[in-house]
Amino acid sequence: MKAERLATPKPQGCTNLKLRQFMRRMGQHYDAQMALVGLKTTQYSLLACVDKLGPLRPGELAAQLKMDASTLTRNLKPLVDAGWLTVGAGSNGRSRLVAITDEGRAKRAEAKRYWRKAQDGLNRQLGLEQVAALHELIDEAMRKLSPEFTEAADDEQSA
Amino acid sequence: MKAERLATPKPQGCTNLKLRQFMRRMGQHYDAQMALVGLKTTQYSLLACVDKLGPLRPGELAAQLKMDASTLTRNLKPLVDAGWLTVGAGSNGRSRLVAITDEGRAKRAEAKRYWRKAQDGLNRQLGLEQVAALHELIDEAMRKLSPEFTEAADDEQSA
DNA sequence: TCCTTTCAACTGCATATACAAGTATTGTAG
DNA sequence: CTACAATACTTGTATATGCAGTTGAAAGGA
Repeated sequence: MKAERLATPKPQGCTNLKLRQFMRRMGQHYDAQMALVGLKTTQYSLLACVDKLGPLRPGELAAQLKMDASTLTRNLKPLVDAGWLTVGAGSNGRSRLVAITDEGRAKRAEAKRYWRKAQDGLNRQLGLEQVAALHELIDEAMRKLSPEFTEAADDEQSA
Repeated sequence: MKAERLATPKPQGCTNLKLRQFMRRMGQHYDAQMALVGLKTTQYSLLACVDKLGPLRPGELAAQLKMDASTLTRNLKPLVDAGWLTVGAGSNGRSRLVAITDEGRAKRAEAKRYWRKAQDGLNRQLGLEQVAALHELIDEAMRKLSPEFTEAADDEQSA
């Protein structure tokens, strides 16, 4: 084995564990800001997504947010109870439509300023280049882990 | 504005949301392997941590795993119920000691092979360099987000 | 028309997560 | 020795997460 290319040896430790711990810290950073307007970060994401993508079906919303449909069903509940979102009947009987209310839009606008503060704080603490690098790394990894890609790789693995 | 240094423009999108979605995918990747031995990835982490760091107090274990002490208390329960871990009396009355049992060690050894498969699969799908880069990025970010560092930065921000 | 399949959403279950509040024990000051 | 403070967990409450299974409705075939 040549000695000149040991710049990236086999990664040590569990990627999932590292990511999990990182997520907890990160979540607390954002949640600290969101708590000032009585929201969780996940709730803000949901509110923002519905606001941006307009009324849409739960299944599509779940796909956009890359979460399980059952998780979405439950995550919607507190926001519907608060009057920020509505879940009404869709085009046909087995379909529904999630929409944002005026109060929801107002809440989202209010919360957006605090999200900005959280994001700017992160950008400052980590540095713009680090954050940008992290985004790119995640984007590429998500592509490589997408279902189609994954299945092919799994076949390769199980062989 | 100069055109030569737009290599890292202001990152678009929410870092927390991206990270969250990435985590879900990643978690499913590891969980798929762990499920083959009846474990969640978090449970494996916990088991492995107690195995490596020997009997230790809950507070220290939570600090190691960077999770809230109350979260740890509850995460321990299924593992204790399964007979893989024990939570006994510590040196003094208000302290306890978490230890791994023989069955726990055996389970960990069994599960370790599947964790390896998950990690190797990830290394292959993302590429060793990507994974290594991700680890380094997280390590550095965790340092910069550590409580001491964060407080100083927050002072700067609130000023 | 009726039966079966398919599909979208929801429910049941178990775990993960953390903040706030509670409990019990130790340490300490008076 | 008692009252108060600090420590170390645990519980209460609320949300997040996903798999498996259920319900209800549309679609397709006989």
